[in-house]
Amino acid sequence: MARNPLPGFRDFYPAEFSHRAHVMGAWRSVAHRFGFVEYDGPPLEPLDLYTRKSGAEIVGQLYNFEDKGGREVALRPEMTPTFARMAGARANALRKPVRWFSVPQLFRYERQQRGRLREHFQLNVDIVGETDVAADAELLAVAIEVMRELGLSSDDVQARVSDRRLLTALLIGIGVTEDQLGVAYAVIDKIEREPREVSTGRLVEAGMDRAIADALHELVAPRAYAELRAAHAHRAAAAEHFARLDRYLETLAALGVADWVRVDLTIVRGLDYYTGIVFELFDAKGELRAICGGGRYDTLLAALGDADLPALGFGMGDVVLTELLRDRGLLPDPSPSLDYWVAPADDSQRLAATHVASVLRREWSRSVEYPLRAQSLGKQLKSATAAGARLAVIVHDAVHATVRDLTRRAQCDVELPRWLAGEMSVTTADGSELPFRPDAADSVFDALPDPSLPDNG
RNA sequence: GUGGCUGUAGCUCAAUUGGUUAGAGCACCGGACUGUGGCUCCGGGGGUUGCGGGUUCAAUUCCCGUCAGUCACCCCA
Repeated sequence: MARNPLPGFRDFYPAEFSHRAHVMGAWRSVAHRFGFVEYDGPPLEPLDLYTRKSGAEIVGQLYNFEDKGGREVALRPEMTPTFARMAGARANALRKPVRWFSVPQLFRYERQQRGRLREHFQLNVDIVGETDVAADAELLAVAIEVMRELGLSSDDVQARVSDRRLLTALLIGIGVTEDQLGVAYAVIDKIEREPREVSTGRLVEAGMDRAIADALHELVAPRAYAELRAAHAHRAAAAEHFARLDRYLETLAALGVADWVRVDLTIVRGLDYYTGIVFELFDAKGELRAICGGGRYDTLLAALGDADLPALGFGMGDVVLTELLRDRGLLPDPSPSLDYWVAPADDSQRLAATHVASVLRREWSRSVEYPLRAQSLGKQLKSATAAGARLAVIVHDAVHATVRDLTRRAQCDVELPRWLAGEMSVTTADGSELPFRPDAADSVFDALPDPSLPDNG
């Protein structure tokens, strides 16, 4: 039995690596389109970077150890502290708003389950230095655009948004006291997964009247935003927060992602450093863990002592997202692809073929394979097909060769020096001449008069 | 960290209620096919049945432990 990687860690064979590259490609492409620039920091950090704000109990979830210099260190479990340090250190010099993103590999020492390993890659997107709600909309739009880029629709994924300031105002409005807010948040966070009696019990235990607990359930029960607004907008304390949420939703509509978004007051996020609008992305079937979560954390940078700047951001892990893409059949075919297989027609032409391969690689930037030992032509074409080659060059001698399209079984004889120099041309279906160049050979076959040439043409 | 379920080739699965030397398909390598591929046929490599112990004449099968996977809890990314 082969040795396995450590629990919760993954081997990326080429098929899995292509999936990973597919997801990361979408992340980077979308982030760049929104004007974000990429950064990175160390994967290993001093332990106290994480314990300073979160307390010592977090150590149980960290991949931490003492290094050979006696330093207490930890593999990074999240990117935000590193980001805060880096952005804070140069806060005065950076043009605001700062738009940065990163694709770190993060580590956490926890028992693994589906969608949760001890290591994962996460897209982190953050904006620093902007309090306007337009920044919140811009941020969520990035996350949703990634979904769209990967082929998902609003039928597959939904963004659930809330605002902690609004929720707080509404809770106070129904009679929840300041010191009960923490318990109220905790109960609301898991209200969908817990029986109502359990939630009520925890609220009553915290000193809340049963009538207020019922009102809390009523408040966060699923319903249309307009309805929620109509029921509560008359409260003065809530009015400004509703107005902000209105502008948030209007901006998201202008960004073309309104279909993906719905207000849901049960979204509070586990981390307590969030201060404003928060959101999570879920698969619409509700089968998987959250795909993405984030929000506004205006006081965190100041709390970490780096700079007093408003900020917001989200994290999107690769594990759940890839599971979802697999379930929906949206992962790319991992079969290999090769532009050319250069086949010596017989053993005496191996050096000539090797030279052709070299020119195609160097001059024409094609991906090229050729046999590394003497092989019959039949065997080679079999290998070429298995390698995913679209075209084969059968080298007869230093001058003569046949270019064969392996997908159409069509072929053309060429004079190697002229073909490699890009000087040959072929007549297309409409009678015009096309240059028959190595970098365009497959498209040239599209234009040939009869694409279904006989096998031994 | 706590509890339930599951571990047989790279993958998907067999092995008659404990019974010879643990099989098949796919994949991989070779051959039929000594100059034009995807088919077919033949052959080959690849397993300490996760690992360790116990019961038994005999264990892939039953029991215990352990490791790993998975689900729930916990926690959240």
